[in-house]
Amino acid sequence: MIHRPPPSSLADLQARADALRGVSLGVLAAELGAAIPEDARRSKGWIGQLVEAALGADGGSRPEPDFAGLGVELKTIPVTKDGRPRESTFVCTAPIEGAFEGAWLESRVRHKLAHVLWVPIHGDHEGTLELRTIGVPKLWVPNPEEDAALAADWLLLSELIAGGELHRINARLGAVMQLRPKGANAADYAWMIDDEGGWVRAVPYGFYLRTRFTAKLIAG
DNA sequence: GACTGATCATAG
DNA sequence: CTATGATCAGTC
Repeated sequence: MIHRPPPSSLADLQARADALRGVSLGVLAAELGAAIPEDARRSKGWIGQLVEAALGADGGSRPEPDFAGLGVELKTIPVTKDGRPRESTFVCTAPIEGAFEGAWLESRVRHKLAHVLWVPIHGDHEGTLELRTIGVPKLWVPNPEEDAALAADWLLLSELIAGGELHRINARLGAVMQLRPKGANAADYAWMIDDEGGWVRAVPYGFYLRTRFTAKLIAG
């Protein structure tokens, strides 16, 4: 697949993203010489990687922003025909091995979300991948209210992990952000000692943004 | 429709 | 193996 060179500036990135509005994934894949997967269920990350290639994301699978030079993270987000997100959005994994990250300002979550390019993907998930289309991309920087909401959830959830209170972790916690399993499958776990001194299974967790939060971000 | 727990693919 | 990219599938 052809991978375009990285954008030279924020304006360049914005312009390239805007140029993708309304383009179908079939057309985009053809332009980049990418093969379209037969089975959408087995191609969960394909759309994200296609858009990365189209926009020249250079972060690769390293723990850096997708557009390293610009400090911008790219997120594709599946939306319904009225533009509402279908799914929550994965942010990053949560360090389960005791390593408390320190302050919110230094956290991986905040670094990931400092500057995000949201690219909505429209389309029926029963249909084929190539008929889905790209919506209106939006560059986002958290405003003070959004940052405060994220910080509050991050503190709540991080303290549960740091305190070994794994049995209290579930996806219901957090107003705008939650912790959910992020492993290969249910067999993906480690054993560790929790706050009560007993051995417990520790599945890998990830931070996810709730649908109702991302809905506000990509609207208007 | 929203939500939760589980799962799939690829790169380095 | 760990990071990246997320969506699936069943239930509420």
